[in-house]
Amino acid sequence: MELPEVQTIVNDLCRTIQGLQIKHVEVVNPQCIKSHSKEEFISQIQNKVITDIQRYAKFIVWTLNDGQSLIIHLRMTGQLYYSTEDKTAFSYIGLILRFQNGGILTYCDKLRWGRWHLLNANNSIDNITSGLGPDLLRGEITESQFCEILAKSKESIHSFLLNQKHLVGIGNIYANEALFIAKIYPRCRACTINKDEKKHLFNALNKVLSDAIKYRGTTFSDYRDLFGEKGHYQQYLRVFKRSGKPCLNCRVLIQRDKLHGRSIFFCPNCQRDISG
DNA sequence: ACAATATCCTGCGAGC
DNA sequence: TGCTCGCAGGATATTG
Repeated sequence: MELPEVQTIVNDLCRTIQGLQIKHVEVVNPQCIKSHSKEEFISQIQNKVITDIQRYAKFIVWTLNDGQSLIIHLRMTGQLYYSTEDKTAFSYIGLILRFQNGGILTYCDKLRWGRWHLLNANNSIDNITSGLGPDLLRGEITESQFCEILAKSKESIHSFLLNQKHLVGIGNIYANEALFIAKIYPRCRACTINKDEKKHLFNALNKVLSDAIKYRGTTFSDYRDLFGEKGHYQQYLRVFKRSGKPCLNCRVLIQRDKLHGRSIFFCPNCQRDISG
């Protein structure tokens, strides 16, 4: 789950549960709460009102009316469902929140990698998000700043984009897609990319992320929006999971390879390895 | 500074 | 058919 999927969920959460009071909390799997015991967590958030909901990087941040912040990271397979019907039959339930209007928020997570943290008013959000880079879609980095940080890094451009210290929100899907649009070979060192390619990549990242939000994210297996619906961006993907299929530009077959333990997808013709 | 690896988990599909 | 293996959109810690 990457920035567009998290943003889609946050947008829907704002429309459905912002301003509501949490009337009942059921912790099915205490493992998902990292900051408190099950009992502490329940007593801390019960009867609180959710006054604000934001996205920071890939984190979902709720502000409660007592000044505490509830921070949720969905990682790979975390899901939030809002409904007025009981969803206790769902698999892999982590916790269930019931609101004063009858709404129910059910959190499920197949891999149990997702995390919930509760921070009190004295504990800054920075405790969780420290060391994270700027957010492209919030306008926190300009094109020239982007070019500067690329010039300083010897990392491969693919792992640079996935590294949340440099830039937040990009995951493997959108890294591969943006590199294809910008015609950059994923193994290129960031510092070897020329000015035009860097500008092209900056624009491609912005385009891919904002298009993916427009289509409510990409669903390959587990991602669902707040109402259980799949995203639609998977039908617009250019290279990701298209290995063996023809490149949309030149018909040469898309190649799949492994880099730092992650899959890379690229066109060997359009994305040439210029470094040799 | 960067690469490689392990780890938290489970289900699914490919290939034998 | 039934098994084993590798794979998955993320983040972090450790070791080299």
